[in-house]
Amino acid sequence: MKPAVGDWTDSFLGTRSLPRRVRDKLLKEARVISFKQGQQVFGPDNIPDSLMFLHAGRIRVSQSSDAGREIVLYRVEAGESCVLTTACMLSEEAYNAEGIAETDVTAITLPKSSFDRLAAEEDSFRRFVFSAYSRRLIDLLRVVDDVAFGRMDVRLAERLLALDEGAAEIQATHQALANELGTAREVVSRILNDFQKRGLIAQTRGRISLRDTSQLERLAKSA
Amino acid sequence: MKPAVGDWTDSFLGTRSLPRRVRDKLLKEARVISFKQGQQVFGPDNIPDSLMFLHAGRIRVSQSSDAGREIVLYRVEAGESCVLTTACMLSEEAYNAEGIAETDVTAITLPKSSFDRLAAEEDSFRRFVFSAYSRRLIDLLRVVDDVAFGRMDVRLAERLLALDEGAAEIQATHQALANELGTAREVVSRILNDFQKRGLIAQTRGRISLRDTSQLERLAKSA
DNA sequence: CCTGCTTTAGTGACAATGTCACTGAAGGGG
DNA sequence: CCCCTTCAGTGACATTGTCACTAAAGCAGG
Repeated sequence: MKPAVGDWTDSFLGTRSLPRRVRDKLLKEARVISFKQGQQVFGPDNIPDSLMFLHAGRIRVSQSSDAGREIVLYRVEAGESCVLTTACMLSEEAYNAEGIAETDVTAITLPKSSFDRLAAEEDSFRRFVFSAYSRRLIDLLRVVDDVAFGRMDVRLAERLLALDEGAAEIQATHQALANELGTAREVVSRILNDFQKRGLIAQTRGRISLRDTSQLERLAKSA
Repeated sequence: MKPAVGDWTDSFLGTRSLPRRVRDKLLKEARVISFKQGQQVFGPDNIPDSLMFLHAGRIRVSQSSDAGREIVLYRVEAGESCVLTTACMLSEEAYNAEGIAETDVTAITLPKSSFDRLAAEEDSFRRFVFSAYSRRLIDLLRVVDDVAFGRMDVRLAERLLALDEGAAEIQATHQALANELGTAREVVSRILNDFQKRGLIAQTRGRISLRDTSQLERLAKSA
């Protein structure tokens, strides 16, 4: 599958400002790759050997435990680079995070050799990559903080507000929310029922509508 | 304070293989800096504007909550680079991690300009920096995994074995161990008392001796 | 040596979260 | 309409976190 993406070098901070000549070369060297919603983009058994840039769509990066619990680490949006795979590639250490296409996804993969050359020769590209790494480090610091010190009701309220994309209604099972936060379904059920009793939300099977966002925000901010 | 450190470019994978000419230049541009044991190397209010390489000693990087709890994220050893400060520098986002000199520390700081030039011109240096970032990313993945999915007794056993440096006796208060793991002192006390009853350790004020390391290892590995 | 102070550790009650083994309800497909 | 799968609810219990204490250990000064 080879969708037309036009001049993708325009979509990335790290490539946009490169000279035309370099960009043309990149367009030749890079491969365009797509994933259907729900497909695994990378995982413990599926480590890409090249750097990936997300052209369109969204990838959810999560980590799972042996016991089957799961926690979402961060999301990669269009225009960002997915550094975790590179990290693993470079450090040759095992990890058990995986990336799932949360929507249909189009990505650009750059062979390691092109990546190396670009990182050496182009300041703006190098800055882009470093800042991608930095962003993820900071994201993970936030996750650690939440998990180690945060209350579950507060984290759930936060997440509900984040997942609500203007629609004020969220399509997600309790299990899915538990997987966002790294907890158990029963815990999410308990807390959501409490939210419902307090009039903050309304629920039907697989669907949650936010009834009192200002209250939820107040709760979320009491982190 | 300016301790003699000799040719420190020999101590780092990223600089060791550079040509003599480049190394001599580095020795001129870099500044040597020291910290006494217990001093803060960096923190939310104290963000260095240069890259730091640890020449001697050890830095403990931890994150703390508003409620006063604390968790150790990782340790930086001699020969490694401390990327978190750079991360923050680059992404300009706030974070609340801090680095404490766990022993007396000697470090090399490289001005941003030298860092940029080196990253551009020298493959081995660039690889060194990337791999330092990767290592920390992986470290943090591990922390997330432990905190989100691990049992406290298992984590404590692990940490006891890690902190024991051959001596089979550890100098640490229950509070200090709680700060390692991001939990409360009472929890550590409970678990250590249980360990003691089971004959795995012996304790006196501020001191823990490991009595049955093989049992502890078995417990630690049941993660 | 005793006395008082500070640091460290112990305790019980309770709250929050995680686990287990269930039950029951909702919705979809034949 | 019935069956089957998925989703949610429940109660009992274990683990972990919080709180308000008490008690012991070691140090410092007289």
